[in-house]
Amino acid sequence: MGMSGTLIGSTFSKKTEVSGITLERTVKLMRLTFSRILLQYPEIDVTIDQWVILQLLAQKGVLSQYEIGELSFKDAPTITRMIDLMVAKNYVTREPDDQDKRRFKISLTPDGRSRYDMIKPIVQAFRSRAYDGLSQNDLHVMDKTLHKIFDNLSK
Amino acid sequence: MGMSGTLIGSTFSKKTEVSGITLERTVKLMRLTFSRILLQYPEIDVTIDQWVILQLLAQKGVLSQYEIGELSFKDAPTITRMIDLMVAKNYVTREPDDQDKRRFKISLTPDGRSRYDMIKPIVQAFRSRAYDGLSQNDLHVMDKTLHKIFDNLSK
DNA sequence: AAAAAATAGTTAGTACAACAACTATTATTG
DNA sequence: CAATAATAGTTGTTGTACTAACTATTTTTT
Repeated sequence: MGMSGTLIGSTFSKKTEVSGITLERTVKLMRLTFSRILLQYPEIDVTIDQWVILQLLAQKGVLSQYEIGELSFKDAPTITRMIDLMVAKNYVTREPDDQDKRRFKISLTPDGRSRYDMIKPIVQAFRSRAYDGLSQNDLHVMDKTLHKIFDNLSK
Repeated sequence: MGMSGTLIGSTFSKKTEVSGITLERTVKLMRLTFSRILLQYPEIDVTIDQWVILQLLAQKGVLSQYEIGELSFKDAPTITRMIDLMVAKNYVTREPDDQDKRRFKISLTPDGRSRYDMIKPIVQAFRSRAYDGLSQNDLHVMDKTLHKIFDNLSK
């Protein structure tokens, strides 16, 4: 089976034929490929989305669930359930925030950090593979274009 | 809450800072925006992923579940369950294929086609909004870059 | 300071996504 | 042509995602 689809782009306008399908299927293949790589290390036992959260906590330190959601572009219910899982697996801790009783303070456990350290080089290898043969300029134009689409839809 | 994340790109290499996060979050915002637009028409009652399948059937005619999976880049279990749903809603029919008894022939019902017709202009409007202000060249470079990433990961 | 509004997080429900393991056919090959 | 392999689809389990509706706390407004 393949990757995503025709959903945002298809055969109506020239523009769409050029980019819509390709965009979705590429992101989908990137996710699929990386999560299959992670599956090759069952001792790590972290999904691609859990990896995002480990990475944020490793880089930014203690965060609230709200902040994790903002930074990872995921919504509150998703974060609640992901943190539940990650607490159960002892990758992170969830502690009350005394300054604001609505919030929790989420932080990495030593186990969570060691998984982060294990994954880091795997990500680097994946990235070189994915971006192999691309020029900085190509990536720059793509980035600019994606930002424009993002802005267009943010209003 | 936002869109996706740091999962494929982050703060390691220059390349990643440029494109990884942006790629995922843009696709995520495109999906989110379009599915919210669809939600504004509760009488249509089609999800973004169901739309992909309606579109394939409208354009290609009768397809097997396997073919739908290939064309939409979704795997077999996902297609099974989506077709179950769409049969229940009477958007498509699932008939045995006499030539190959492993297969089913999936086709649009009149109701499915009328939903397709309703959604088509909505998609066009969405697309103009998303791609507003972008040149053909920008879209072409992005497309080329995405294809290269796709190829890199396909091997 | 009381009423109203915003914020942080949870729960429930539905949909999609991936792997694994399975059945039933059809195609291959030995 | 019988054994084997490949194909098409299903079911189970786990994880992610979005809406909606909700509780519990701040914060803002009056």
